[in-house]
Amino acid sequence: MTTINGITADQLRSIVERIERLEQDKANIAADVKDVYAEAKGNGYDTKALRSIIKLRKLEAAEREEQEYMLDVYMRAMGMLPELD
Amino acid sequence: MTTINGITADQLRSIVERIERLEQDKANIAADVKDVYAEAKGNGYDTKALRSIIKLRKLEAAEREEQEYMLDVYMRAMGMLPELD
Amino acid sequence: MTTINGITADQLRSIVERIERLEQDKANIAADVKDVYAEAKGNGYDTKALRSIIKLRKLEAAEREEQEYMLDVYMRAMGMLPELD
Amino acid sequence: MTTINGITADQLRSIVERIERLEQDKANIAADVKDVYAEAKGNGYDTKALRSIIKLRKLEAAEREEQEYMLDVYMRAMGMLPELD
DNA sequence: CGGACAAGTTTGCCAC
DNA sequence: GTGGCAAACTTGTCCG
Repeated sequence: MTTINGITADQLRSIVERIERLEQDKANIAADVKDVYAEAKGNGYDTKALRSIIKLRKLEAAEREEQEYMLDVYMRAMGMLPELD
Repeated sequence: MTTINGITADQLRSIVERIERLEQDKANIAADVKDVYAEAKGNGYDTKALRSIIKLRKLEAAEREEQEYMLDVYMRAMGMLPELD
Repeated sequence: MTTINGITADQLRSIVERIERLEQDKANIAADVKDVYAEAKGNGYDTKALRSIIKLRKLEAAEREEQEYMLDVYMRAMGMLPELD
Repeated sequence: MTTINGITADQLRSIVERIERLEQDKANIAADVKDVYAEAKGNGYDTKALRSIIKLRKLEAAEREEQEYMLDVYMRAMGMLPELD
């Protein structure tokens, strides 16, 4: 078998195809998102406002996560939870 | 029912949730792509070269697509295809 | 001399003016491009086809460039070119 | 001479080259702008603030232009300037 | 005016 | 950790 540095053409092809497949899926979903916004717009929604809502909720989710993380840190510091390795 | 400009809270919630679900899917796929690159790197692949291959194939695909479009334009200009409505 | 964090008003003015001058030049050229398309349209050219030709040639150029880059990467991998510093 | 719908290959070539040349000039200037920002950053400037200044001045210039235009309109309405043809 | 296309801006990632 | 690079998102522009 043709091999360069322990890499076969089939392995390379497999990797490239996996990535391309995933990128395609990602693009499809991005198109779906666009469709949802377009549909919403057609139903009288202000897409700019919609995007703001989405962004705000994302920030809030990140903030919640951060708060939970801090709570965890404090509880460990106070010996209310086992130390991490 | 509480309605503002013909928009109900339920409709809004539905749209927001659909988008957030899609965005989540997209993020998951992006993470998968990252994993594939990381795995490839672990197997001795040069990720820079890999990305270059992907990019090149993407350019080739775009070029093919554009050529088909050009052919279509030319054939219409020469009356070999029906005009678009 | 009035200086804030080692920055003088004159330096700032100079930078802003350089950028604005360059942006103005860029806008002028963009207008020239518009003119060329308009003139071509007046002479019976299909601007959509023209733009397609430009786009196709751009894709070809990008592809050539990427291929040269790939060749370089491969040759380095095979020890046919010196490693970069 | 080979002619399609009164269009010669030379004419087409000329147009395409003119556009590509202009686009190249535009790209060069864009690169120059990037350089100026990079240089400014190296000298301790906050590029984000710089961009804000540029944007603000652009808005102010547009506003001044608008105000002059309105003044002109008013003066014409009051017979203080000759009517436009 | 609305939709497509391009430009600019921001964000995330990778290498150093 | 940082800084440059590339991708994504947003914004503005231009044509139909």
